[in-house]
Amino acid sequence: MTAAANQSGRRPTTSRRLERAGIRDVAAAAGVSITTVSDALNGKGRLPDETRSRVREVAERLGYRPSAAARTLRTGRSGLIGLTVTTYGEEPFTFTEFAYFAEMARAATSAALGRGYALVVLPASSRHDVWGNIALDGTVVIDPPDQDPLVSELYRSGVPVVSDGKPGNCPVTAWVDNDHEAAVLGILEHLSEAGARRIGLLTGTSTDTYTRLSTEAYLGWCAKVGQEPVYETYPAHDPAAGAVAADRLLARPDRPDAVYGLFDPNGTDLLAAARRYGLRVPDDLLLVCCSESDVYATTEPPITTLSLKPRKIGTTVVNLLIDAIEGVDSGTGVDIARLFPPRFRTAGTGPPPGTLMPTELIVRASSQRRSPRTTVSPPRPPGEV
Amino acid sequence: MTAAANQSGRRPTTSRRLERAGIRDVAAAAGVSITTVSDALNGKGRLPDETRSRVREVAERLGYRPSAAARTLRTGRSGLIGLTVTTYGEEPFTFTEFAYFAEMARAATSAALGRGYALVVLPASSRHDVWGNIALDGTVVIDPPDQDPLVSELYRSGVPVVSDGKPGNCPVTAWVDNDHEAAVLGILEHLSEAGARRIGLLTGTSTDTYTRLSTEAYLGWCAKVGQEPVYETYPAHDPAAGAVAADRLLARPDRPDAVYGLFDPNGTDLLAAARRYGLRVPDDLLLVCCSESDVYATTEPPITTLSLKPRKIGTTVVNLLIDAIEGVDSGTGVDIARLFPPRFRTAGTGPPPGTLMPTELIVRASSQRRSPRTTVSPPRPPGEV
DNA sequence: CACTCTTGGAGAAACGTATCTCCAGGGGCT
DNA sequence: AGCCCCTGGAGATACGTTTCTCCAAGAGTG
Repeated sequence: MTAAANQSGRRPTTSRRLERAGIRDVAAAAGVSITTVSDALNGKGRLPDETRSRVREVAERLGYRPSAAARTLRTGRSGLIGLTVTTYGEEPFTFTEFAYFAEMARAATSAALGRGYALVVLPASSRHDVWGNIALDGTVVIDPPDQDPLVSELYRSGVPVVSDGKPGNCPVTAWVDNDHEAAVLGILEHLSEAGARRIGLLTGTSTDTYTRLSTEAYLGWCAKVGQEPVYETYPAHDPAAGAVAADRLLARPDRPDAVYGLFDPNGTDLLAAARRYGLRVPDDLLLVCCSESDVYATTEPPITTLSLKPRKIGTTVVNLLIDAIEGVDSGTGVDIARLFPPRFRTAGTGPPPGTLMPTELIVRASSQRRSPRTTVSPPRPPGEV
Repeated sequence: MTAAANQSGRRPTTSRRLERAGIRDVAAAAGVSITTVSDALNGKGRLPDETRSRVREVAERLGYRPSAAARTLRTGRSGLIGLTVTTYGEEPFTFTEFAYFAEMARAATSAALGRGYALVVLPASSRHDVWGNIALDGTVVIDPPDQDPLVSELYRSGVPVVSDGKPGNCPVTAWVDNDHEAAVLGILEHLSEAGARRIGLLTGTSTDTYTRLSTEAYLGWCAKVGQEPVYETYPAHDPAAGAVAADRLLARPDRPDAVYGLFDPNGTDLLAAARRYGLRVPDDLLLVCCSESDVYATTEPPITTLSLKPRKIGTTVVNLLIDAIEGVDSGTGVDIARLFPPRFRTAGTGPPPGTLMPTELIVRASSQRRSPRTTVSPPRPPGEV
């Protein structure tokens, strides 16, 4: 077996120090070839169980860890997927819906890990060298703007891209989004049924899909039912501006008797503004806001919220992406006939496959005229309806 | 120049399809050698500017992107650092202080990107193959428990490890933490000055550094000033349990007249519990809780919070880690003589260098007997004192 | 016996880059 | 003229895997 032990003949004469054991060292120590070690460790090839376990034992003893870089280079798979948030302003992270993003990222990370992938967060505005230095098997993009050059380049170079938020003109492998129009219409209907006569909207100035579709749905509804739109806009990434806009909305001469706020902090801001103007919620003002935070279960009064179900979205997006990477449809419930990396899809085959995820309206006291309970109740866990 | 154009002689006879351009293609197209391309693009070697720019132009034209995997294999640097949260329970992510973690991770991501690194979130409980499949230049570990096998192995294999939270027995390259004892003592003093006679504590059952040090500081203070400890514990990762524990604390016969809650939701939970028992805040009950959320600026009344300054911690931790990776002390303000990867440090050289970061007490109405303003005030941005 | 499978495994070629070594040639200096 | 240094750049090797190809020897089969 001296031949086998000597087969790493390329190694220079200088003895290595305390470097990590490589596959060659394992092969030498086990008296087999590199091929055998690789096969034994990866469960491939045709080897008797005895050899397999012996090799594994030797590898364990030497503390062998395969080099991720070498494996990636050889196989073309890094096990890494990117999570990109397209930044609008100058801020490094412009999370219009912060809790939403946190939840979504958490779910995405979990889903990725569950399938053996790791997630790396990469704002689109990152230095180009960071983007170029990382081998990504695919990318999730949150709400890409039209003609995003980053997305286009990724797509062109064959990296699967799945977007959270229906993409405008970007070519993506697939996308997932809420049905924002349905959600807004549902809320408006809910408020109308609770007795609202004039519903106002607190919305954002940015042009992302969420803001745009929601606002359009509101305006469309107003046109349909014949109500004059009553809304205020503000830059959603600026928390201070939100409080001011909430105040502005309630200070209007045509003050609404119900408000839907598109962003997370709108609930507390509107509540504070209402308090300043002596408006009782829900008696004088019905309130709903879009939020993933459960602080609204314990405010006074508790506030009805719309959840965009970020966990479901994050999970779905990642699963779609990994399906595309692996060329498999693992049955995520999406009725996509073919979901392959872009190089396999004929150009002009129509829009990329998309999925609409449902939202959830969590009804609390702020949107019901008759407050369900005003008596002191025994302690109960928050989050309950 | 046919020799140069033909130097990729190893390429098989079959013509490649539409694969990405490699460095060889650029070399051939520019009529230079691979060496020259590499040097030109990386700003190394001695080349006239003319050659350099010509090569760059050709590379650009071909859409050349260097292979991250190959570069990593060659240089031993991946540009990736891990962010590990050690999980205590069965949950994939047990963030005892969720907003804290989110902020910290955000700052860490920014800091890393600013120095050309990307961050990968990897729970310690991830499948081993995920850990093994990723080339990490270093790792940030959040609050590692004593004898964490993961940290030990990382350290042994020469990967720099910097921990957020003073490590128990784990060998780490460096660590950063708040001065939890000083923070708690400061709060107790603050409450005492506001007139508290019996201060209670809402704390957790887990054994992480934060919980342990804070609780010990409280107990030590009680012993010193001769107050009987009044505290309740609950599993911090369970939000429902927090509300119950808050209620339990206020239901005690020896009900405290001031409470400090260690975790983010404690403020609202305690406020709700106080309301149930008819206790006015701050008149009957002084309240402080540790939180990074600014919802406490708009609660009724606003609640005094302790901020652990997660952004500073995240930034510092990442900078220390990258300093260690690059073998540089970039002047993060930490007085560490030597901060090198473990293989350069002699064993038994004493404890790893640590840094204590200050905390910040944001005083609001809930911890001041005389509420500063009870009149209706004009709208102002949240977050203001 | 002559052959075809099957088993167990070895050899070597990539993957794409960075970098060490070395070389040709020209100009300045003695 | 002879020598040295400097410039511009080419060649080759190594990074550590995975995997394709191929081979030897034994086992079955006609």
